[in-house]
This record gives sequence, structure tokens and C-alpha cells, in this order.
Amino acid sequence: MVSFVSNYQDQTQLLVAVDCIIFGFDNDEVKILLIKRNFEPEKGKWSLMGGFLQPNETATNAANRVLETLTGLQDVYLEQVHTYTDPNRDPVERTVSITYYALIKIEDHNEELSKQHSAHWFSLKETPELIFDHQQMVNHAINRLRYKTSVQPIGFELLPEKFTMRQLQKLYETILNEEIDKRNFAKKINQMDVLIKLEEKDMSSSKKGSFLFQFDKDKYENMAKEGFSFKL
Amino acid sequence: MVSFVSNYQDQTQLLVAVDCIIFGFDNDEVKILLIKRNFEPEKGKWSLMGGFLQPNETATNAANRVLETLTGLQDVYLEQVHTYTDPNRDPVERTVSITYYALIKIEDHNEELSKQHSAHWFSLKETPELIFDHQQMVNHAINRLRYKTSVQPIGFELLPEKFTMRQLQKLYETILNEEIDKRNFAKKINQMDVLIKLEEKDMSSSKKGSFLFQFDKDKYENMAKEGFSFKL
DNA sequence: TCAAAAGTGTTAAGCCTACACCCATGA
DNA sequence: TCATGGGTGTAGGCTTAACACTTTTGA
Repeated sequence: MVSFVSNYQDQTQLLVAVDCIIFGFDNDEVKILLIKRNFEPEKGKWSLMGGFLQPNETATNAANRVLETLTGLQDVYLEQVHTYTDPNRDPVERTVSITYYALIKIEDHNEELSKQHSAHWFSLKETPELIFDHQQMVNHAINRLRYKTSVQPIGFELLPEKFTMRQLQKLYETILNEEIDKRNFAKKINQMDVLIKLEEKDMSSSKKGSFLFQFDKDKYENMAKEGFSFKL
Repeated sequence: MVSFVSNYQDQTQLLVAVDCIIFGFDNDEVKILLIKRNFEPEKGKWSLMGGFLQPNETATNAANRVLETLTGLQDVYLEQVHTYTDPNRDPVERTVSITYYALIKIEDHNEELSKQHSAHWFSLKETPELIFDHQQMVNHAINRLRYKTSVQPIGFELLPEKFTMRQLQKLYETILNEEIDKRNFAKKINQMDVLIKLEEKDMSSSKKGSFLFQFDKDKYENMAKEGFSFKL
């Protein structure tokens, strides 16, 4: 920013934090990872995982750090959502919070670490009461996720490398909160031609087994360069 | 945010600012209002109008304050876009900047005030070099505006109360950066049934004159409650 | 009378939606 | 052999895109 008077000196400085909305998908529904506060205020209540912005750290760095602390994961899909600035949002001290949502492959996270932080996965429909404005943050992140997944192929970040058409469909159904006809869904996805159909089948969900697919990231990126846009 | 240790004390505090991307429409193209720095560093260069977050002020408050200072306008459409946190983005002192875009009716702004701040309206295609990361901020805001205008009836914020179909079309054409067939455009807009066609004509643009319209906000809001969604 | 912008419908193509049956297999 | 989930195609309706001529009137 640029003030029209250059008085950086007299200005108030504030605590700046990031809070992470961590999404995972367990083959049936979308969940978020919350931690239980073991200190006052609001001890015993649930909250998002967060951390203060350090000197020489961007907010994205900070979000990655927080995420690695809790899940052990690096190189996770992260997107900044919104910044919350109400002077009274944190009763202890004024804190500006920048939120990020993260999409992780739920089976990859380090359970030891999350246990250490008293973390727990909650279904989106059964989130407990959250501290401060964290529920609002979650809602905002869900809306952004809905938009983004329907317009960019980021849903795959929530799935294992190899997944069935049914898993993919279920993922979109839970994110978009609507039922989709399986024939129409397959048609649409196949038309876009960004999946690689493997020989392999997943035998865990049915007797017949269902084919596994992979997202063809390179192909997608090439197509995107040519003006193709993902749309679900 | 909630840290897993409650050490608010030792944390770094930072300057927090807002920067405003102010959009206006002059019946031909979309423009933004920039100010010329009259102090070092980067004296003489152009930048967004911004200001530091004050104690007891939300970022939205701050953006409104900045906006009123420069344009004299209150109750302007404002939307938060993104927060920039690179430790080196401002060479003077580390500053986190939260951006907002504003949509104003260009003819309503107070020219005296903007003159006092050495402000100038620039066509989006002819923006001068901007300081720091302000060009990136502008680009991000334009993208958000594109999305938002095509999905919510906020374009009207840029037009006078009464406008012609042609002005409206031109507005969308410049925002979306594509030509639209006038018959198809009128059809789409009329189908949504959110405009009031007035008896009055605007005679300034042609000999025949063209009918003026108004956005029927109440009607739109009622329809929105019933599940209608604006889509262009 | 001519130039310039306003206003107005139709058709074809593509897309989306709804819908039902057979297949493979393990229990 | 049966119960379970996997896989596949078509037809109708709807939406979108392309397209050209007449009207009005001030200069």
C-alpha cells in the first residue's frame, strides 16, 4: 500500500496469523481437520489450526508450516481465502487472520502428529462449535472450494493417485452438495479427456471391481495452455 | 487464529494496510483511479490509494475511509480480494496489504478531492507502471470482478441510475473483454427480468435515441431469495 | 436524403437431462 | 443363484450462437 503521507512510523502494528481449513475426503464425504484447545480461553473447544506470521515469512509460507506441523505434509494444495480483521475477533489480543484452505490426501497425513495436537477429522455436516469466527471461515472456504472445484481440476488433490470413477463422482457430489447421474457424470469427465484409464481394478467396493483412473496433469496443462477450460 | 501454544506475547507485530482498486465506467471503457506519489521512495510513480489499518477499525472500515478520502463517496460497493504478505513487498517497512476493489459511478466522485491527491483515471489497457506489487493487485481484482459481474448483478454499481441497453452491453463487453451480439445480449437480460424499461429516452448517443432502463433491485432480491441466480 | 445508432426474430447446432438394462463376481 | 455395484447409449428439450434488415431523425 501507499499512504498519501509517508508516516510509517506512527502506525499501529498488529499480530497477523494464518488459519488453515484442511479438507480431506474419506471415500464417502468431505471432512475437515480441527484441533482441540488445551488452554484458555475457550479451552476444550474446537478450532482451526493456525499460527502467527513470522518475520521473513509470507502467509503462504506460514500456512505451509502450520500444515506440515499438523499433518507432516509438504507441497500441499493451498489457496488463500479471506482475511478477517474485526478488532474484537480474538479476545486475547487484536489479531488479523488470513485463512487458507488446504486439500490433502487424507490417507497421507501423519496420524501421530495430528494426535499430538489433539486433532480430529469432522464431517462437514457434524462440525462441533468452533471458537471465535472460525465457523465463518469454514463456511467461506467451503464456498470457495465449491466454485474452484467446478472450474479447475483441483478435486484430484483430495483423492489418491489412483481412484475409481465412483470415488470421483462421490467427491463432487459431496462438495457440490447435489446428486449427479453416473452416466452423465462419466460422459462429462470423459469428454474432457483428462483422465487415464488404467488396466487395474479396485476390488474393494464391489465384486465386479471397478477400473482405476489417474488424472493426467501434463495433458491438462497443455490443453489449458491452448485455451481449454475444465468445467464440471 | 489459534496457536497451539498461547504465546501471543512474543509474536512479531506488523503494519497492516488496505489498498483500493477503484473501478469506474465512462460509457466506453472501464477505468481505474490511481494516485501519483509525491514522496520517496518511487516518487512520481503511480500507485493504488491505500491507508494503514487503525486501532478499532476493520479492513472494510479502512477501505471505506480511504475511498471517501479520495472520492468523497460513501456506501460504495466494496469487495475484499486478496492479502499480500511478501516481507519485501514494501521496501520501507514490512507491510501486509489487504486489497479491496470498489465499484463507483464515475460521475459521482468528487473531482476536487481526487485532484488534491493527484489522482487520475486510467483505461485498463493503458495503466502506467505501478509501484511495488500494485500491478499484480490490479490484475487479481480484475479477475475477481470478471467472475463476480457474470454471476451477480453488481455491474449496475458502475452505471448511472438510468442507463441504456447499449451502455450495459458495452460495460459487460469491456469487463469480460469480449464482443457480444446485441440481440442475444438483450434477450438474455430481458429473460432475467430484472430491468425496468422507462418511457424516457437518452438522446445523446443517437438521433433516434435509446430507451433508458433501471435495475430493479427489490425484484432481484426477491427472486434471489426464491433461488433465482443472475447469470450472464 | 443520407448517415448513424436503435431495435427486433428465427434457425441450427450443441449441450444437458432424464432414464433402464445387462454384466461380472463373491458369497 | 442371487444380491451388489459397475458400466454403458439415446432421445427430447433447452440453451446458445449466428445472422440482417427496418426504423428514426438530425445534420
